[in-house]
This record gives sequence, structure tokens and C-alpha cells, in this order.
Amino acid sequence: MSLSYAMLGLLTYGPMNGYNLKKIFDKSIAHVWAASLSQIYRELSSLEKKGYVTSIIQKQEDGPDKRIYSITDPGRDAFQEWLKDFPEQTSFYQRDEFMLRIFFGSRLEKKEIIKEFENFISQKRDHLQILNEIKDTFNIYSSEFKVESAEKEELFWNFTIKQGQMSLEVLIKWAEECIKELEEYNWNYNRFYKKMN
Amino acid sequence: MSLSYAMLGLLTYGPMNGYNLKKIFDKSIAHVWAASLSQIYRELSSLEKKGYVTSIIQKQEDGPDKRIYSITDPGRDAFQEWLKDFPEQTSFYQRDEFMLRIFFGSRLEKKEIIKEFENFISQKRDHLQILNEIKDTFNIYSSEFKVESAEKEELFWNFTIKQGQMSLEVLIKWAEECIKELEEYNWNYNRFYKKMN
DNA sequence: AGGATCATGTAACCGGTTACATGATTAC
DNA sequence: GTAATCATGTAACCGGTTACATGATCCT
Repeated sequence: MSLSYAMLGLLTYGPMNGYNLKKIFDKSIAHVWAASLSQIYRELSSLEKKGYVTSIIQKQEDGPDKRIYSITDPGRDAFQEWLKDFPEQTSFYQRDEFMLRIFFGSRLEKKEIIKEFENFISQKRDHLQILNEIKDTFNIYSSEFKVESAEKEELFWNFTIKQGQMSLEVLIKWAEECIKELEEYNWNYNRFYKKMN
Repeated sequence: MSLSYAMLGLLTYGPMNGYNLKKIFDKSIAHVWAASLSQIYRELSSLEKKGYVTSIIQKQEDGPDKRIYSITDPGRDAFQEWLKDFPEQTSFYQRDEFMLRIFFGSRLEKKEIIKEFENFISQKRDHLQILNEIKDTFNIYSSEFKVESAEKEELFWNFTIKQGQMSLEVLIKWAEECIKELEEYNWNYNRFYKKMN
């Protein structure tokens, strides 16, 4: 359950409530591990049962009460254990709705597919923008969070950003090459795809 | 449920039994959509209930009986509908155990992380090899499968292979750059990571 | 007045993973 | 003999998604 460790990891930066944890997720590690609010609340209960976190209610004059979670020593230990234990195998097999449709692309019209590739490119450009926004918030976090060394922390955060950027850029390049190849290819579209069984 | 459409898509190439479908999966589209045997059997039952496939038992003298599935006309229509309907949004948010640990890499020893990066690189090279093997089987399939045009079919199959290759190559490049940066970085490892809450 | 944000949860559902069950044939 | 391959399934589990429920404050 990587989610719980991602949460414990963020809680090492300081105590937080669930709602806030979700916001930090979206602005720091969502590009490597995403989480929804309902998942976070469910997992916080589970972590508390395990003794990895404790919570206190913080009353607020303006707005609803907050349940602030803090990581415990067993929680830190569990996190550190998980962190060291890199999976031996990184998965090769993927699941990508877009790529799956490209695999069967011969059954679509050329015009249509090029349109989809263009939309793909435009989305990957948007994603690059989101990554840049995440990167910008790192400066804020490394000063707000309780970290040993902001420079060292940002080194690793930026590794994950860089990975995202390079992957997105190569996908854009790939899609552009596909469009080029498609345009060069002499197309015969069978309006009524043959029934062959 | 993309899995069922991936299955229908493969069944347009000809009738197949579940076991064989799994093998085709692994050697054709597992790099874009993976499937396990138990999932395939479960989904075949479900597709038959919906009327998208029909099955007949084929008796074998050597070895156990086979249940051969064929796609029906409603199945073809459903597949074609799904194929045209590209998702408007491709997901930006990911879930990657390796990257998640890199995010918290400041809590590990330099030596250890470099070792993990090197293992990562070696695995991605293996994955490149798997992709090449998949690509090699395309020649066999495009002659065995009932396809309108082998050349056209392979065009798209190769698009998905190319995407995998380019993505893997950039990941290798990324990891190599990370190692370089780490080696240059003046490291202070806190053996006993400070408790800061 | 109405939508966004703050804030915390529960319940159902869905699909992917793992384990279990069975048994024949083939290759080393 | 034993491991791999052929062949078909069921059941439990696990974690991510979506919908539902409630209600205050803040901004336009």
C-alpha cells in the first residue's frame, strides 16, 4: 500500500489534517502518486489504528473543526523500512486507453486519428504546464516544511519533475512523428470494415 | 472497461480460446494493456452474456477441450463504437512506486540510491528487449491474422512499439543524469533522521 | 443569490491481483 | 521424476473511483 507510505512521508514534514494533506498531494507528489480525498480519509483512519499516526481535534472559530494528524515513531520506522525496500521489478506492462486505441488505429479514418494525435499533443503540453506549477511550489514547501536541508530535498523533488518533463516531451515528439508518418502513408480506408470470421 | 474491448479487438483477427488469447495479449498489446488469465476467463463469460461473443467447444484428442470464442456482429459494433470514442482527457496523474521513493530520496544513503538507479536502468534495458521481441512477432501475426492489409496493421502496431522504445530510452537517459547529479552533489547523510514534529 | 473553498467522512462499486483447484501431455 | 505447457475456471482480497451526506464561511 504505497498510498499510506506517501502519506506518512508527507507527514514527516509536519502535522496535517486530511484536507490539507490532499492539497499537498496535488501540489507535490500527484505526478508520481495521486490520491483522492475519500482515499486519504479512509487511509488516515487505518494508519491511526496501526499506531502510525495520532490525531487531535483543533477547534476553529471560523470554519469547521480540524483533525490534525501527526506521525508517530513507529510510523517513522515503518516509512523508513518501506523507503529502503525498492521493488526488485519495476513493471513493464502498462494500461493506457489512448495507446490501446492506437493499436487498433487501422480501423479508423486517417483524418480522425490525426485529430486524436493533435489532441494528445495539446494535452501533454498542458501536463508540462502542470509540472511547472508543481515545481514552482517546491520553493514554498522547502521553506514551510520542516526539512533537514532544503537544497537536498529539492534535488530529489526535481528529479521526479525532470522525469515527468522528459517523458512528456518524448511523447509529444513521438506523436508528431506519428502524424508525419500517417500523412505520408497512402491510405485506403474501408468504410465498411470487413467481417472476416 | 478497456479490457473487454482489447479482447474484442483481438477477436476481430479470428476466433480464439482464452488460453490462446492470453498468449496473444502478451506478445502483442501487453505493453499498452496487460491482462491476466483469470481476468480473461472472467471477461469472456461476461462478453458472452452480453452477446458480443459466442463459444463452441472444440474437442482435442491430445490435451483438454478448448472453448473457442468468436466475435459477433453486435460485438464488432460495440468495439467500433469504443474505438472511435477516444477519452477527452488523458490522465496526468500517475502511480509509480519507484518515483515515489525517489521523491523521498533525501532520506537514503547516496550509495544506496545510485544502486537503485542502476538497477532501474538495467531493468529498462530489459524492457527494451521485450519490446523488440514483441515487434518481431508482428511479422508472424500479420500473416497469421485475418487482416485487411498487413502493412497498414503493422504501421499502428509499430507506433505503439515506438512509443514504448522512446519512453524507455528517455527514462534511461534521465536515470543516468540523476546518477551524475548525485555524484557531483556534496552529500551529508543523517544516519539518524531527525524527528522534527 | 450562488459558487468556490474549507472540512470530514461513509458506502457501493469496479476492476486488477493472488490464491486455489484440477488434470493431462510434453520436454529435459 | 519433474518442470513446463496446455487448458479452464472460481473466490477472496485489495485499492482506486464515484456518489452521497452535511454544513459553514468566503468571494463575486
